[in-house]
Amino acid sequence: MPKGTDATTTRESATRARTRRAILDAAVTLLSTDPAASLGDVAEAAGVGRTTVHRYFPERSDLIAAIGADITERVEVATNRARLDDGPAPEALERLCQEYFELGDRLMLLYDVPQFAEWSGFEQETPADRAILALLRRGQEQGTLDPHTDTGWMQEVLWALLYAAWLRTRDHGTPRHAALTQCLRTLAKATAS
Amino acid sequence: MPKGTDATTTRESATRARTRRAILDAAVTLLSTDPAASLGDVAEAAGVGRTTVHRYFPERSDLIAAIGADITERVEVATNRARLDDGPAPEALERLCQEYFELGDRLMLLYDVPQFAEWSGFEQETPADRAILALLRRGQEQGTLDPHTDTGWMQEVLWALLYAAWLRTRDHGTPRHAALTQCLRTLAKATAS
DNA sequence: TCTTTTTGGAACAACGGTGTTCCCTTGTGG
DNA sequence: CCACAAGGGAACACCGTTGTTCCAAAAAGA
Repeated sequence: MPKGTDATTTRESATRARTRRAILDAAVTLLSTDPAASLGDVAEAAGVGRTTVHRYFPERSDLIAAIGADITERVEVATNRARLDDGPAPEALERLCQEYFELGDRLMLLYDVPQFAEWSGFEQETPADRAILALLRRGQEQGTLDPHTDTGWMQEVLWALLYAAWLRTRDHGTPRHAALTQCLRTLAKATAS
Repeated sequence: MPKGTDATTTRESATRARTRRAILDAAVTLLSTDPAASLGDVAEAAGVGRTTVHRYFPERSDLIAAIGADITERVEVATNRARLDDGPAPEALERLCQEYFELGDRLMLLYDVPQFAEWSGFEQETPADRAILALLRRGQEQGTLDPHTDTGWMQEVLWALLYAAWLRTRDHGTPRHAALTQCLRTLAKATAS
């Protein structure tokens, strides 16, 4: 995919774009509960023939990579929307957490299956990572975030709490808003100065 | 394994016991990084023939179940060692965290691969779970733990932070003691009243 | 409507993992 | 030292997944 993210680039027909999305979304949902699901399962979940899946993603690794790329992009978008440079650091962190929480299943994949991260260059520091670390440092300098906690660790905690919150909505039927509220509260306490 | 955990029950020769352990340990280490590793890989990692693996664990599911049972038992032992009923709740929680941290790779398996939990009855409330919840409630009643945080969520946070700490030692080369210290500090802040 | 995309399904070969059997070698313990 | 327990390795059939090809049906779009 060498083309930019320009909206009107004549890449593929609207029909094809929709099928691609269907497959991608179904794959995310399915693989987030069973990372070893077969392509046949993915096809069925997407309401599509197995042949069609292969038409869009010749090999399994292509599908994996596409999912990785998709998630990476969504993470970037979510990060931008949180406007990390604005206002007090704790509030920016809360906005970020809310945005990430919206990513749902996708988060779990990134955390669960290292493959997705590896196959899409997510392993190294992404712009999002850098932005978060910058935010955390800013908070420490301004005295609103705990200066005695390593920023890298703080970031890890952010992801871990998000993951835990999602686990609860998935396996315990906890309502999304309740899980998110708990998550935000705990994160705030853990990072407070 | 119908026999009890009595130490001197003549179950199998010392040799067989050692081989079983070798396979079990190798499997834990290997599967914690790649849950889809083949039995051949496990055998190789254990320094043992593939045939031998089948001799001890006829089917793959038998190996999985054995790992699950092994971990469950270790969790129970660790929980008992932490003596959750003694002293202030926050300190008991810290002891528990330290004990669990010692379980290493095994923790990640329990978290990563739901199968291990399912195939060994870990899904439902274990004695360890009940003991932890009791501890958390005790802390809340005595005013040493945050009464506004759901105990179930606190427990989830405990596991999530442990997992995050182990991730850092595994992938970032953070020394174990450093990771544990960060983990304890964050957990204390997150659960403090 | 008619043409062009797009899809579904069948059939196929290849591959890797699994579970089993058999036999020979190693070594543990009496 | 010897018998018996234990492990290694080769060979085998079986199965599910993968990736491919081909053709007919369905759906878009002009």
